[in-house]
Amino acid sequence: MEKLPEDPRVKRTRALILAAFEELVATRPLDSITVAEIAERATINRATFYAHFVDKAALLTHSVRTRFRHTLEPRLPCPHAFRAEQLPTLLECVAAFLASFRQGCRQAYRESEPLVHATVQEELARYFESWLSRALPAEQRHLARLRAGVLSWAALGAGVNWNREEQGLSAEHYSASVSALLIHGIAAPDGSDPSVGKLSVASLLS
Amino acid sequence: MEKLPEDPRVKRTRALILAAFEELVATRPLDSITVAEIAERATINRATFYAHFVDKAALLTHSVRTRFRHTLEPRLPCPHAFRAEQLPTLLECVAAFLASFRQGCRQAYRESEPLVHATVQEELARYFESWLSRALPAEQRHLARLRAGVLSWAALGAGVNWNREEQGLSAEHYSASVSALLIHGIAAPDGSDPSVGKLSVASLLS
DNA sequence: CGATTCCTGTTGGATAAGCAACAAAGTGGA
DNA sequence: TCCACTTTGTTGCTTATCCAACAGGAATCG
Repeated sequence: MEKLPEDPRVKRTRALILAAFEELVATRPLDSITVAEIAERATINRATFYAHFVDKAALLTHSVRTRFRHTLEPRLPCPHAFRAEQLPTLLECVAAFLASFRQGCRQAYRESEPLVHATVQEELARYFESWLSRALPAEQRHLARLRAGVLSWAALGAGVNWNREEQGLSAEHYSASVSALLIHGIAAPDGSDPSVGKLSVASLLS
Repeated sequence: MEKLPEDPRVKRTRALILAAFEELVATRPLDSITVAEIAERATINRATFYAHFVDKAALLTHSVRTRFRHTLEPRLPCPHAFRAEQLPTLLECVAAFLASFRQGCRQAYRESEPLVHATVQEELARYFESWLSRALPAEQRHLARLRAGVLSWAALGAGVNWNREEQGLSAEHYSASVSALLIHGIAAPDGSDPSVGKLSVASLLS
């Protein structure tokens, strides 16, 4: 899905752009930052910027994706080795990441919220799909896609909500109850409406 | 004497090489460091190194010159504005620089001592000549060269000696007495041999 | 409304950096 | 001594970056 750069010049240039962007975005609202500024701070030419990113939004997306991966990496295995018991950990990562992003760029958050959410959701979908299609035959990949899509939106939404609730719920309670809901469905014993029946998501998990 | 780089790629590459070199030289003996190592740490190609420096010694020279200039800069004006009263300050800078260099690269110091001294002396000569030829007509520049040569060697030698004496003399006493010697010559009242007469260096200073 | 200014993307030609391969000169061990 | 190995510089060709210039869009001001 994304080709990693082999040429050292490319690696260096991207790293410089990314670092410059994250320094700037930490202190200033996003759309007061110009491409020329990013290029200048990165000590690269403005034209070179466009050789790597189609625009500022693409750079933001790349930044978010990179940081989110770095958030998951130390606490979770690669998706093929993921297990359902680790769902609470993943949910806490999502919530923590969203919170830290909000901290990092106060003023930038409002305007870029949708883009950030979309990026996190895509990243979660990739992760879930890679996990769920581990043992599936090729002709059933669409099932994994569907389930990964649902799970990714649910996980993202839960994280967003938890951040909006001003942490009325502890992170442990939050992650435990959301993952219980995802795993056992709304028909589980502690679900609020048992009349729904056996429509549990548990069958998703191999 | 040295053309400063206008192309940002050149500036960046030189800065990377310089930083990599100084990191390495701070922890390891100089001749155990290969050009390939420097290039690798600087994330540049080995061939690119040779496009900027003829060899490792040239890099060491450049490093010393840069650091020495950075030592003088905050404490002394540009050479045209230099005044004889600032000679003690300059002497202290020399001594301090030699001391810090000795600190920075313990094992590297022995082998590279002559090269370091030569570089500092050349830098001092440049500074003194620029100062002394401030108001001289063009046909008398050779006088400034001669005097700058003498003064630069004297200042360097004093700094080296002070470092070897294990600081038996305080920096203030050292710089004051050496600059008094340079300004008033060995025939001055507190000189050890008044019989030399009026061969003072005071006439050097406009 | 037009004029001005700033930012965005894009392009063509110049130049620095990357790379692989080479010869030559050490270096150390069998 | 010979041999294998490393490091040093060098070279021709490829590729990424630089730069100046441009057209278009958006905001500001008279």
